[in-house]
Parts: sequence; C-alpha cells; structure tokens
Amino acid sequence: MNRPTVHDIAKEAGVSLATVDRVLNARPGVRDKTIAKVQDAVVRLGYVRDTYAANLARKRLYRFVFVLPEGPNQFAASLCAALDEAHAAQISDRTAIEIVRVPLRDPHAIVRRLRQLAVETLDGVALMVPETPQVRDAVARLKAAGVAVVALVSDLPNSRRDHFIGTNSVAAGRTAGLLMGRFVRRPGEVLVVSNSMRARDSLERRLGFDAVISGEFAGLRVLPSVESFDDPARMSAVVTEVLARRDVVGVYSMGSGNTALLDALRESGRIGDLVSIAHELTPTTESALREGALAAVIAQNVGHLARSALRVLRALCDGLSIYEAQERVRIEIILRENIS
Amino acid sequence: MNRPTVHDIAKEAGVSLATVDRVLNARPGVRDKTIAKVQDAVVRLGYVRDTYAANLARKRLYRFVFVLPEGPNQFAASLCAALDEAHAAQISDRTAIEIVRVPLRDPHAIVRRLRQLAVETLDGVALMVPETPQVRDAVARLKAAGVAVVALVSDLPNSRRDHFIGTNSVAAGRTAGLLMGRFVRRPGEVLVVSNSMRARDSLERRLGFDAVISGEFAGLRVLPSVESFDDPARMSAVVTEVLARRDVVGVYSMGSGNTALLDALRESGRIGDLVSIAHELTPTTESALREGALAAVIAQNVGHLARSALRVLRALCDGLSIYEAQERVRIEIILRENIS
DNA sequence: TTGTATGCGTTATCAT
DNA sequence: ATGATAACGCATACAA
Repeated sequence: MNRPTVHDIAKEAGVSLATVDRVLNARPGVRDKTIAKVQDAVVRLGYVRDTYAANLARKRLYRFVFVLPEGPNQFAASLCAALDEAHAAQISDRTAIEIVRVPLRDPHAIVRRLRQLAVETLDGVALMVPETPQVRDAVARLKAAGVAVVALVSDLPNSRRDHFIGTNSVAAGRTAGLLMGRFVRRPGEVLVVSNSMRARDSLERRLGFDAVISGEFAGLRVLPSVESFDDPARMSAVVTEVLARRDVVGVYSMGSGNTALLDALRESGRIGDLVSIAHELTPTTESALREGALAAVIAQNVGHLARSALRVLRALCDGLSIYEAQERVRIEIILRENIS
Repeated sequence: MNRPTVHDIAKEAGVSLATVDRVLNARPGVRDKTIAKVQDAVVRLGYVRDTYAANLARKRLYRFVFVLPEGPNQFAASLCAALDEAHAAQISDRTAIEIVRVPLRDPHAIVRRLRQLAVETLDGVALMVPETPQVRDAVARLKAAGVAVVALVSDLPNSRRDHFIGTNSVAAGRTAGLLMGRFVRRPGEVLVVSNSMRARDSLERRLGFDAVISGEFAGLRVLPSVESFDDPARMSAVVTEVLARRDVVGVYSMGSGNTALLDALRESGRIGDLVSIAHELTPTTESALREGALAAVIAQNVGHLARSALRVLRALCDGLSIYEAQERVRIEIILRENIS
C-alpha cells in the first residue's frame, strides 16, 4: 500500500542498499546478474524514486543561467521579474539562478558571453537569443559539457537544445490575422511593422498572418513589412508617412518597439478607426489596450515561461520525463476585458 | 551561503533540536523566554523550513476529495482527466485524490454526500457545486472539522471556503460581449441560451455581456435568455423558433449543453452568417471552432484548474502562503487558430 | 563486486 | 521544561 522504497527493493532482490543505489544510478561495479535482479525487483514492486528525498540526501543544487536580451526591452524585463518571482516562491527550490543579458544584435558578443560560462559549475541554460551558426556552436559546446539547454521564447530548431519553451510563431501570426480580419470593418490595407529582431520569428508570424488574411479576407491587402530597427524616430516617420499615403485600416506590430508605434498612431489621430494588434503584454501594450489604442494583444504568459523553463531544466537534469501538458505555452489573446 | 537549518537555529539559540521543533510547530511545553530566544534566532538567521524534508520525516499524506457534477458533463469529464493527469505526473506527490460526483440539481443530495465524507481522514476538499444554504452549511461543517475547502470553477462567496479557484464570471461575460460586438457585421439581435445550471455564474456572465453590448454596440439588441434545462429537444425547438421569428445575428451560449445548440444551429443552415460564442473548450466546442460553427470560445484551462486546486489545498494544509500569480486562472479566448 | 554506516533537514518518541 | 536519539527515503564514503 505504501510506496516501495529502496529498502523494499533491496529485500526483494536480496542485495544491500548500496547495490540497489548503484543499479538505480547506473554506477559501475555491479555484475550483470545482480543488475537484472534489482531491475526485476524494481518493476515488480513498481518502485519510483522520491526525488525530494534524493535531493535532500545529495544536497543537490541546481545551477541555472538564463540568457536574455539586454537593452530597454519590456518583455525581457517582465520575464526577469517573473523569474525572480518564481524563484522567490520556491517554485523550484535548491536552485540558483543567474540572469545574463546579452546584445541581441551582436552574435559574436553573445557567443563570447556564452563561452565565459563556467560549464563545470552549471547544470542548465535557458537561451532567448536569435539562432545563428555561432549560437548553434555554443549550444553544442554546452551540450558536450553535459549542460541542459532549453530555447526560450524563440526556438533554436537546428541546434542541439533539449527543449523549446514558447509558442509556435506561425500559429501566433495566424491568430493575429484572424482577429484582424474579423475586427476590421471595411476593405483597405494593413500596415505591418517589425523591428527585425529575432528575424525568424517575425518571418513566421508574417507567414501565418498573410496566409489567413489572403485566404479568408479578400477585402484586405497586407503591405510590405516596415522595419524600424529599434529606432523610435524612424518608426514614427515611416508610420506617419504610410498612414498619410495609403488607405490603412489595420496595423499589425510583429515585434517590440510598441511605444514608438503607439505614439505615432496617437499623433496621427487615427486611433479610433484603426484596428491595431501587437504582441506581448507589457506596461505599454496593457495601457494601450485599456485606452483602446490596441484592439488585441497576442501574448505568452511570462510567468508560465519562467516556471516552465525552471521545471523543464530540472527534469532534464534529473533525467525525468517532461509533463508536456503543463509545459505547453499557449497563444493567448488579450482584449481590454480579459487583461489577467 | 547555505540555507540555515534547525541545527543552526538550535546552536544560535543555545537550545536543543527538539525545543526548536516545538517552537516552530507551536507545540506546548516551552517557556515564553525560550520561545522568544528561538524565534529571535529564526529571524536573525532567516530560517525557512524545508517542506520536503519535513514531509519526509512526517510521512505526510495529503488526502483530498474533489466534488464534481455528475452526469454527461464534458467539462467535468475533462476536469477529471486533468486531475488524473496532474496526479500521475506527481505534480503533488504524497497526495491521495478521491473524486466524488454529485447531482448538481439536487442540493440535498449534494449535502448528503458531503456529510458522508470522513472528515477525520480528510485534509482538503475542492467543490464545484452551486451555492445554496445547504452547501454553505456543509462548508462550515468541513471547516469546523479543520478541513481545507476551496471552491472550484464556481465560487461560494458567502460560505467559509478558504479560496476560490476559477475566473470572474462578469469579466468572462464582458469578454464574450466585446468579441460578439466586434465580430458581428450588421445590426440585429443576439440570442442568449443558458441551461440554468450554476445560476449565479450564468447571471453574472449575462450581466457582463449585456453591459458591454448595450454600452458599446448600439446596433445589437440582446434577447431574453432562453433556458434549456439540459433538455436537448427543448433546446432544439426553442432555438429553431427564435431563429425563424427574429433577426438574429449572434448566439451566446452561457452554459453547457452546446452539443444540442450546435445541432440546432447546423439544422437551421445559418452557421455561415451567425456569430456564435460559447464557454469552455470541450470536444464539442473544439470541433465546432474548427468547423466554423463557433467563432470563439471563452475558456479556463482545466489543467491549470486541477494543478492550482492541488497546490492551493496543499498550501492551505501546510499553512503556507499562496503564490497568487501562479494560481490566477485566466479568461482565455480560443479561436480556430489558437486551439492549444 | 558487494555491504555497512552515516548524513541530508525535519519530526517525533523517548528520557531526563 | 528540555534534550538525546532514532526515524523518513535516499546517496555515498569507506570496509570487506
């Protein structure tokens, strides 16, 4: 009735505690025949290790590093806050977290920083960086050193990362497209702005967005993406110009830099009749939702991202299986009425 | 550097381990002066108990009962599945869960079943039942017996439940209203159907829905609620009749019983031009979303509900504080493109 | 190759 | 009123 313990296994297999431990942890120095006896007892009794007791005995400490974009990035800032909060709430205790900020635009700087990590004293790394050949190499190096690696928010599909924690960008773009098509009330053009950050993500969002609009909303025409390169002045100028020259009915902001975009929209005096959709819930987008400047925000919950990354990294370290249902990050649609 | 342990406290306070334990667990038989010494050491060293080690020593077992509606309720079924899954995934181990199904329509039967619970062998109860005076009494009785009680999905605000795990129904209704107003493309009437289950929830959803529609969408008129009382034939008849006689442009389904509603809508041949919105993601509503019969679903994630209930019940049992950010159940908007 | 003994942080049962 | 001491389930240094 009570869960079997290592003692039960030892008794059942007719060996000592230490031998059971050796088999369970795949340590050398046990005869094949003995291994078989123990494993047999394990399955017969349905033994499952008590991870907490194990960690207690082992004085286990998980050392994780989170690599996030530096600069005035509201999303990254809220992710940091969520990490601190999750950590403080002992979501995963026996865990030491270090947050490292890197310049997204400089792959070499990123890799240099990754190389500085002391892999011997590291159990896992969560990376929110664009995929480049250099980053792929760095991931391979971490993996070779036995470090667990997860991609966060933006996937590194061609690297050796163990897991991706985030949403499907194409689906997110499709969701934005469907909302845009249903919200807009007359034919016209849709302005798409991007800051060209995390290029693949933007590309995929655009792909999904266009597919839905062109497939189902014949009255809408999506204009070529306008890139701001994180320059508020440039953003303002370009947006103002397009709004003046074109018959814009909707605006889709694929990346960050929403503060500058929203300022430009407000200045244009078109807020009332434009349907604007952006990504990620930040102070800026939240207040824009309340104010009516944004019709919808497509988001992923940063708290969930943080907790999920922590849980997945631990599971990877312990060789445990991952509870996919809990770790799946949903594409959230936030309107004025369901802001958390 | 390392977290302080009870040993450190004992040394710092100049007492034995046993005394520290007595103070920490508020056990009798310690002089006030000694208590003060220990508590002082606790704050000075910043001691925080290792719950896992404590549970290990205590051989703690959490015994929880979940009281859910019986009958062919898809939402309750998926909640059951989510509970099983969360339990199997050791979201909270050392936990024994029992699921009890009760007839929602019969408050006396509910209370009779609640009285049968062996409170001495119980640590916590999660209730998904409508609030009635009888239920309030039953909650009071459970609380008096020292059992932790949480309301699940549907709140029991006037009872002595410790916590509510679910969404704000008014906000959910407002969200549905906003989506309806923005999705519908011409003036007309909105049919609201309800199965009168969980009366207060339906009332609150309706309240929020009406407030948004009447406040912001002057072209829409919300018809009086149609109640089906879980009778598919009745549902079909009423819906068909209203669609024939009125200029309906939208349908809002506030409760369960969506299978019958959707069948009626399909039969009417109006699926293409109606904007229909329902609550809760079930096999029925999910396939309706894909098919285009439903424009949107307002949902709460059952996996989250299950895990949250488990975590909150544990925290209540251990007298721990609750990590509100993680336990907040969000109002999710599901469209065809972001179905999980 | 295998077994014994001890400790991890906490609780609980004995003595004193 | 207080203090040793032995568990809890697991890991591991050290013996055999």
